[in-house]
Amino acid sequence: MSRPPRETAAAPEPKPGRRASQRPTIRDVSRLAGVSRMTVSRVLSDPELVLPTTRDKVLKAVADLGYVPDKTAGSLSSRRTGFIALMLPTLTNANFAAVAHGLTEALREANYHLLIAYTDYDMAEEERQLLNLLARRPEAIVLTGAMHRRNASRMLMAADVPVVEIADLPSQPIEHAIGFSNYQVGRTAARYLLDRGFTRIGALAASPDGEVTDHRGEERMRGFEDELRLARLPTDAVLRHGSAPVSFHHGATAFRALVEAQPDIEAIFAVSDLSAVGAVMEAQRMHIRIPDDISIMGFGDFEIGREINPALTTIHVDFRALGLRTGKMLVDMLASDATPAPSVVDVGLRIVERASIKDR
Amino acid sequence: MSRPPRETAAAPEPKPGRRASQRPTIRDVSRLAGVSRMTVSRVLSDPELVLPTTRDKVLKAVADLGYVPDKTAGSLSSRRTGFIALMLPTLTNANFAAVAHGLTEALREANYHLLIAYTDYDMAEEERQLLNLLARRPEAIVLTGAMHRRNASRMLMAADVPVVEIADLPSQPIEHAIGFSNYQVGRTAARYLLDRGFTRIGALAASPDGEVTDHRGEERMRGFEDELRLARLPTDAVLRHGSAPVSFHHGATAFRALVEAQPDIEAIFAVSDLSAVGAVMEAQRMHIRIPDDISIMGFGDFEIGREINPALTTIHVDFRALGLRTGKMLVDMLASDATPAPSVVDVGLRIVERASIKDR
DNA sequence: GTGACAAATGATATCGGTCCCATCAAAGGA
DNA sequence: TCCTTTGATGGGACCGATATCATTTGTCAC
Repeated sequence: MSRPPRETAAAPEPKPGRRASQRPTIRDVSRLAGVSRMTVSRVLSDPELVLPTTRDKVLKAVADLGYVPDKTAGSLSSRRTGFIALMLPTLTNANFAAVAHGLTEALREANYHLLIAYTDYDMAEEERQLLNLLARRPEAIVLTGAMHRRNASRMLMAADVPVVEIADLPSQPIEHAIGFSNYQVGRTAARYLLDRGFTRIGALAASPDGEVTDHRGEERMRGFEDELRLARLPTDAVLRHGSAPVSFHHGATAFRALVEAQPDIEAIFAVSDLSAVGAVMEAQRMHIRIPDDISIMGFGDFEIGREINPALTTIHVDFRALGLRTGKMLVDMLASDATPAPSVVDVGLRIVERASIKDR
Repeated sequence: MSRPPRETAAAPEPKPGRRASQRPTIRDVSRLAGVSRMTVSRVLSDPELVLPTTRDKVLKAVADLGYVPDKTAGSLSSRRTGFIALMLPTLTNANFAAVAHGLTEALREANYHLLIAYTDYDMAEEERQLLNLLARRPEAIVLTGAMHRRNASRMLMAADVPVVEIADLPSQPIEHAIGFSNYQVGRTAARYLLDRGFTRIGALAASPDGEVTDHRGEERMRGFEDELRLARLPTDAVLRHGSAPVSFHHGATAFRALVEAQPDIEAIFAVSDLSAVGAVMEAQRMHIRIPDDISIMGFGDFEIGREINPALTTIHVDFRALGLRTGKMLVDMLASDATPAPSVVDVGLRIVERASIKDR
């Protein structure tokens, strides 16, 4: 192939270093506005530093080019990614979604972005996801659930960013923790039912030996059983049925199984409102009257519990507030470069009494 | 202050260019393993290219140092961030959460990470969030909802990455679209009720003039009313009540208001199963028999609808599959550098007949 | 008028990877 | 034997921002 004829006006062809993107960079803006790149950067990150006239020139160039700054590059240079990592078991649970919402809200004003990963209750997946998250260099890490593999814990300690475990107070916090004790949830539920005078008390949970395990639910059951034992009551009506995660349907089938196995049951605690609501629905179908024949309580205070008939007694934890509080704490923490001492905050529980329980 | 005494063995102090991070970089790994940075990079991204002996040396160094590659830097260099952006109205809706799950699952194997933003049904927020997302240079953008501001649309067109609108087929797709028509949902619901012989037909929706607007729900209502009009039936029992987003409680209050205003109502379509379930619960409290006195149907096929008594007739859309499908499409699209022609896929609807409707 | 100081702006190195091409050794063919 | 090809590895530029420090300009006091 012969060399093409010399061009009339040698265009200052952009060096073909790498495949060029069409997208304008800060350099394009600076050229168009007739200022340095640094000035453009300042206009976008701290406008006060720049004279209004200069600022306007720059903003016009930004608008004309449709420039959107590249935070990837910015993050690398400033060593601040603006990411907060959040690891959840699942998003399809209203309470965990509420955590995410609360967090986002708190982080929005400080211009942090949540980087969400979820594990589907699978601990091996947790480890993989954690690596993915860490590779994005989040400025803090928020975890749900106190169970981590060795490796995961080690990676977290080495990450050198604030770590907050939420929604579940671990016995050995990695660093900060905000939440409540699922064990106490169980004990509180049992205590509540005992105080109401019940003696044939059961519970509905998922079986812990399936493919996935609901550690949080299992903790609740442990507390529940302990409290029953302290009262010298049998725990044989604590039914672990089907596999996690629990659902309305889980509650329905588990309830039927429990009632058939223990016809004299008086009161039932379900690990989750989801199960509890399912149980109430199944009871309707079986013509078992709630609470006259059997009392039921749940955990989580899901909206549906308020609406069913009878309304569901439950244990309330404000997950959205939990997210908000965590977010605020992180924003403060990241704003001051001090490293506060590890803190553990128990936000406590609240029993919400509704019509699904009737004193014996 | 006087100069400290000369050190005995001048440590090769690292140049203090910028505040040094403790975290090991690829350079540390390469030094420890005695290879070049490039070789380390290859071991981690395409191990086949490297001799097993070399590979093992590198992997050992990686493990010893606890090295976690920095994707921020990698993204900048390779111009591939591995992010897919997802914009949702909210995460606290089981169907939208299901979309996120489906997407994640499809993207996981190709090692893309979802970058989620949500708008709380607020269009100004959508625009802000979109800018945040674009600044992260996602390789594709997935949007829910066909309503965008001018500006948002323009930004999307200029973004130069695949854009997929899902869960709602827009009249003017920006590029690709996978979903269903909410207008058709409304018409289908009305048609279904008409075919069952009802003539006094109502609906429950949120009021469109609150602070937030549920455009999707409003589309359903539009289709519903159109179908009624075609059948020469009045639309005066289509109740827009309370503010979006709808909830169980919304359904309960709206149901009561509708029944009080239109005592002769025979059948009701609710914009969402949430409202429909709330309505059924309120009906129980009002001793209105469903379906004997009033038939009810919803939209969305939420799990709870299957469990209540009577089980809820609804219109089903498989949101998880929608997410999965979108994810697969994107993975294919991004793997081949071809730019496929814009496509619009209607995944259709399915009426799920349950006990909450009884022919007249 | 001049020096001191503050405000506005610019020049350049750098963040931590990957791309592109060069280099070198080993293998195979003429 | 020498050349070509292939496979493994390395060198250096570069991605697009910001940190840091230098420079320029303007203001004010003396």
